[in-house]
Amino acid sequence: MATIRDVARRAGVSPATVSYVLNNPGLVRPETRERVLQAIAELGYHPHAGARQLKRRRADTVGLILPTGERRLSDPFFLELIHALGDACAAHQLDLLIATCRDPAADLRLIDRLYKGRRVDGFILIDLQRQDPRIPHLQAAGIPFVAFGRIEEDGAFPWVDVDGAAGMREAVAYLVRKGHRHIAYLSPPLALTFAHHRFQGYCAGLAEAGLPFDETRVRITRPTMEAGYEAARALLAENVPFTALIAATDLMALGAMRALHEAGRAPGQEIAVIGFDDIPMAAQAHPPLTTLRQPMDQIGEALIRTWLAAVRGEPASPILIPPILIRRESA
Amino acid sequence: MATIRDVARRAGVSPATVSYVLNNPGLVRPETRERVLQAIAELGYHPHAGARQLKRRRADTVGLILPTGERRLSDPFFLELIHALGDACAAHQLDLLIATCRDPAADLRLIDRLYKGRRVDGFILIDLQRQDPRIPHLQAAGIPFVAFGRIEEDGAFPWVDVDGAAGMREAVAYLVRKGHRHIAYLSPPLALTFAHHRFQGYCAGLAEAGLPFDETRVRITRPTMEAGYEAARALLAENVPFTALIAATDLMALGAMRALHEAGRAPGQEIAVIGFDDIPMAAQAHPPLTTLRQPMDQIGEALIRTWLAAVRGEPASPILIPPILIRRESA
DNA sequence: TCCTGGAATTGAATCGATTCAATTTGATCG
DNA sequence: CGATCAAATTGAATCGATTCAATTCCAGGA
Repeated sequence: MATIRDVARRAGVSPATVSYVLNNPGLVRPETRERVLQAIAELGYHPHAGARQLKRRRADTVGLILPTGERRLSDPFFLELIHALGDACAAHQLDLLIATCRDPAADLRLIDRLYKGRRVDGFILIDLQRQDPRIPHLQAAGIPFVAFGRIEEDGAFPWVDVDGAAGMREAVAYLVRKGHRHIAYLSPPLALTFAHHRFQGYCAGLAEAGLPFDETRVRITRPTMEAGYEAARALLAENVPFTALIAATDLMALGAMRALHEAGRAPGQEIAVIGFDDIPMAAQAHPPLTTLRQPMDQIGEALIRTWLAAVRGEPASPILIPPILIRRESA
Repeated sequence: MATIRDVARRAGVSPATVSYVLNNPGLVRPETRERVLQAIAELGYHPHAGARQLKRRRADTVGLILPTGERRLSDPFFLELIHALGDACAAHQLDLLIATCRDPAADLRLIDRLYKGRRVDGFILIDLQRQDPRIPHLQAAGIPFVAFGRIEEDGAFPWVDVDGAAGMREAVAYLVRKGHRHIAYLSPPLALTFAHHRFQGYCAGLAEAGLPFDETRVRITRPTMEAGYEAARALLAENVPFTALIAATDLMALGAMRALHEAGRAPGQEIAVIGFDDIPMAAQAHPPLTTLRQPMDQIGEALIRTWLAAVRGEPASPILIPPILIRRESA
């Protein structure tokens, strides 16, 4: 494998010059630069990442920790997130390191190993809990990170989030405009921050429309299709009156739509349904699901930008991204 | 950040000894080792990955390339695969680097950059085409890799695959045992190797049961829920007779089930449906989907083992993993 | 022609580990 | 008690880049 010395020899310059061509092109005379670039191309030279990392004291690598035991994330949304993060990393010449962790307790050790070993320069946190032990740990250790999501009190740390509350307010307003007065709501446990915020938005939306909050119309359960199905069935079985239903995730909405179908209450016609996320399957549902899209590319880009700022020690203000209401046939 | 010299100083030994404690513990006297381990713990020392990589000439990192433009993989199956790969990597003290690539043509350049820069020691290839340009490129460049899947002619390269043909033969046999004679089949384009093999299995299954192959019962389309839905609808609309349906992916099966529902041909009762993959949603479908499970943990482990062999230059024989028929209510 | 000063280039030290070869330690035995 | 030899430890070179400080180059002016 060619090294910088090989390139230098071939171009008739010193290794230092080659390095400058790569990292500080302004310092090098154009003709020299040409010669060096040519040698690089001819030899198919790529700088050795380890050597670089050693000298520059950074890895240009983003760490992403994926819980994988009980807490495993199986919502297809996360696949989209990984795609978006990968693209954003590529756009900034960064690499993306994925580490999985079966055991929540091992999280912190994994973080330390990756960071102290300088395998990554910092982390992106996903699946935030309202009380998340990782945050104080990272802060105490001075490890750069960005959270995708918030925690209970908006701590003084960099985060990027989609404005679930605004999205849900918009969803409620949209349904109200269409004449709905009884809007059911399905949510994952509120210890998940995103669920909490979305639920707040639902409540705020009702209040803004002057509609009463009725807890019998709200169901808290797991964020899966199955749970959405069961919850909607329960609502129907209990004869809770509702003409519209909002689910905090598309997966739950998909489950609920199925329950409605089964009960002969055609979603989109008799009962309006709105989801959240806009996973690929949402557009393919029957009827196609009206939902609040999380603009993935924008999220990925915001996360990486903020991550870069955090790694450089620059102060980064939190970013709240508005979701986009995608109107399809379900509502 | 503590270095090996700090540890050495604190334990009253030389850096070399510390290194041996970490990499070759047998060489060090137990008492000395104890002292060194203590110093490591006290300082919270973790070896610098870049330095290690430089000296050892390997990165202990697996590269996974995720296509992300047109070819983007949105089947939730891939999220499971990433989880499984992450776990298998962790079990072998490897890191997993994910690189995304919008442009198929840029694939090869990305591969070169990551490998020649020694960012990764080798690759895991997914989403194999029957003619895959990456294979000859990697072989010619002498870059270690394992493919998850096969190509047209079983080339002499290491791969791991789930035995789609065997799975489909089993599915057909199972249906035949239940009395079905007219079995429809939905498949993605056969240029995808897995689709090709599964289709072969379907044909073989029919042959083994002495049933005629009828191409009007076979539909080739995109591997999405929507496409599965459309294909099943078309079968029904054209009055193609069938009492059972096999789809090459769960997503397609899910779509097909919806079409059956809509047509009032209750899946699982009137028409048997079998999928392939066992994505999390399969168990939550209505009725729960009978499917051929790809044993993810086993796949992840096999891929990493084979990858390690490839990286070490050992000959690794291909591994064909049998899928597991999961009997649920849809068939 | 010689000098000057800024631009271009280079030599050498350095990052933090690993590992070979050399040295030290210490147990065993005559 | 000293010699011997294996076991344990260490010093120093090395991996491949970056970057500071020093040197060389060269155009323009006296």
